[in-house]
Amino acid sequence: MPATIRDVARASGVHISTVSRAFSAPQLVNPETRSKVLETAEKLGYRPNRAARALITGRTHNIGLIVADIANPFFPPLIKAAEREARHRDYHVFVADSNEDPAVEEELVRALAKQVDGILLVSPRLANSIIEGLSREAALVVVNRQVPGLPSVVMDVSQGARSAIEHLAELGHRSIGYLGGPRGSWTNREIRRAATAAARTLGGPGDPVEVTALGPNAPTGDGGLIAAEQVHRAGFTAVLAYNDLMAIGLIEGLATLGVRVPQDVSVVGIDDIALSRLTRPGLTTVANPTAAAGRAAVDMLLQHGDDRRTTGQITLATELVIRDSTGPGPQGNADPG
Amino acid sequence: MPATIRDVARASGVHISTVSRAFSAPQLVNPETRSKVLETAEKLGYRPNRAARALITGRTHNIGLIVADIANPFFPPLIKAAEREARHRDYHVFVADSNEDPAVEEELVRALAKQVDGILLVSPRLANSIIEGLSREAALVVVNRQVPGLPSVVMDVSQGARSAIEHLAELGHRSIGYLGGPRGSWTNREIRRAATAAARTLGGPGDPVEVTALGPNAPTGDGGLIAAEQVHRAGFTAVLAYNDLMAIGLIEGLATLGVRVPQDVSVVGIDDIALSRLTRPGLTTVANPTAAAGRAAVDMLLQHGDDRRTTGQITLATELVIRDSTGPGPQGNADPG
DNA sequence: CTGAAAGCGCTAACAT
DNA sequence: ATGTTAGCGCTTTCAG
Repeated sequence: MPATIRDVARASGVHISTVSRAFSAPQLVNPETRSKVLETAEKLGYRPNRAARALITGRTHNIGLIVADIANPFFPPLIKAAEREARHRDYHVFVADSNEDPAVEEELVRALAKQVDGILLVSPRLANSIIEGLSREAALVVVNRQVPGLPSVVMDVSQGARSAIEHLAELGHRSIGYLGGPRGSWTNREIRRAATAAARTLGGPGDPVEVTALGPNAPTGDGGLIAAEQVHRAGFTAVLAYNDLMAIGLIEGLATLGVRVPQDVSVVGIDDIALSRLTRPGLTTVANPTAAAGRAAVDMLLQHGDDRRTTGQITLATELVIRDSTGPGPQGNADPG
Repeated sequence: MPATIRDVARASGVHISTVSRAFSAPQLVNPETRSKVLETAEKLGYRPNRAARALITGRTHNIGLIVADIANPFFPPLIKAAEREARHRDYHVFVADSNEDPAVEEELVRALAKQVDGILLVSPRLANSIIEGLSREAALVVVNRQVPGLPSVVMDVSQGARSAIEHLAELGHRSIGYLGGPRGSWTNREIRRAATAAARTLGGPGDPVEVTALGPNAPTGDGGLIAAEQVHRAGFTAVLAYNDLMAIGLIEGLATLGVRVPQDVSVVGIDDIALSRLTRPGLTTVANPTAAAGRAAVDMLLQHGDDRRTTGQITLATELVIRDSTGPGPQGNADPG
């Protein structure tokens, strides 16, 4: 049986409200009384019960973090950074995994809403209208997506996709595939759009750069592996993948088909997960500042306190990291068979 | 302002205790009354406030999960499985990252203790005596370690290490290095001990198998990378690493030194993280059932309710997965068992 | 600066 | 089967 505020009050000879103040409003209590109280509290191993405190203050000092798939290496650095940032502000984090299922995602928000001061929705698969509805049940910050009227943190995938296509075009590639991710992904749409748009501004007259989209695919190594044959048949000389996992799976699949990377086909990923510098060939990829995004999201959530309709949008820069999976394209050949 | 039990009571014309029972003791209430209550509750979007409930029942329906490093790919599958299992039992999970720091770990247990019904301590770096002390503040289940008197879930790393050494010995390796993990790791000690013991039972008379331990090292890709030169100088023909990450880092480091795997040196990892079948060469490794461990740990924690001194110990089998990072040793024995 | 009293939302005896 | 009452541990007026 843990010590309660009453035990501390009795042991230090003051009223419970004084003990309460010693913890939550130090300036309202005599320094001597305060230190005496804190000392007894320490001795008894007393810690204020947050549930009781929450009941009256309305603030739980907890936040929720909902991700599509904890096991996808994109998320852990973000989770880690968010948890760390939250803890430094004396918040605890509920982590929940929707398993890529929008319905589960929605239910998780509802289930967590009462227990937290706000929820971070990372890479949500939900429709905008539903997210807007949910934002009335809990303060929401959306990561990796933009929803009108809601605070969000995104990484600049458009710019990243553009850099990737520019890099490939400079290497001489003219027929580029975009290996798309899951249906309903905001990021997927942004990448496709930006990559296609970038292609139009590149290449000379009579020497167009073409980007062709494939998908949807599962955003996993297997998703890339399975797509290898399709990529091979399509005859692209370079491929941009929705994420690193798919890119690595693709490279693996291509190897099985006797296609070498980067000699025969160049491959670019997105994310720069830890793994990407450990594979061979090292993966050329668009680095996403996931840890910074996690911190920024917690920041936004906690900064604005109770005011749920902040519309702040943060965009974090991405950066192309060139490793060994990209190389020169076919010279003087705009459209290889 | 979310609906409270009082709103539901008023709207459905019953007393609040009836509403309470409709949710937490359905058999005590008239089915018709119950369905009417649930209907109004649904309409008002009412959800019982868990903090208020916890205050009186003493059960929060939350559990804590403390890991050394969320970003280490060993943990996410375990976290994911534990969270899923917990949610199916209507529990939410606080995830916290100790950053490999025992002091942080201890503080996390203390901070979480009041808010949860129990805590899963995964790969704890804390001394036994401290863990035992903490077990008085919260129900604890220890994963990846055994602590006298506490329930625990471990994967059979001893058997795994033995299989690995046997595999290498059969391939003809006689001088094997063990690339150790972090200081204070229970798993590290177990592996070292089992590998050394296995070596003694192998090899013929006048043909001993030797296992030499190196370390401690950081349990990361960099840890393995940095150790490559030391491994090379020591002249081992095969190496068992504390985990896959280190094994992959080691392979990378050896490649830099012009040492080929498996032609010049064989490497075996432990864990079978997702990454290990995506690298080249594919990593031979001891597969750890991390997801099963996560589920089992939640199971143990919730099964025993309030009785904190269960001493159940679960050991989950491991399995050697042979891929391409191991090959014949200097004796040229190409075809094992 | 400290104490007294009320009450957050809910459950658990105890009545009826 | 339902209502009444007390109170979980804490914060927050309001007095003094």
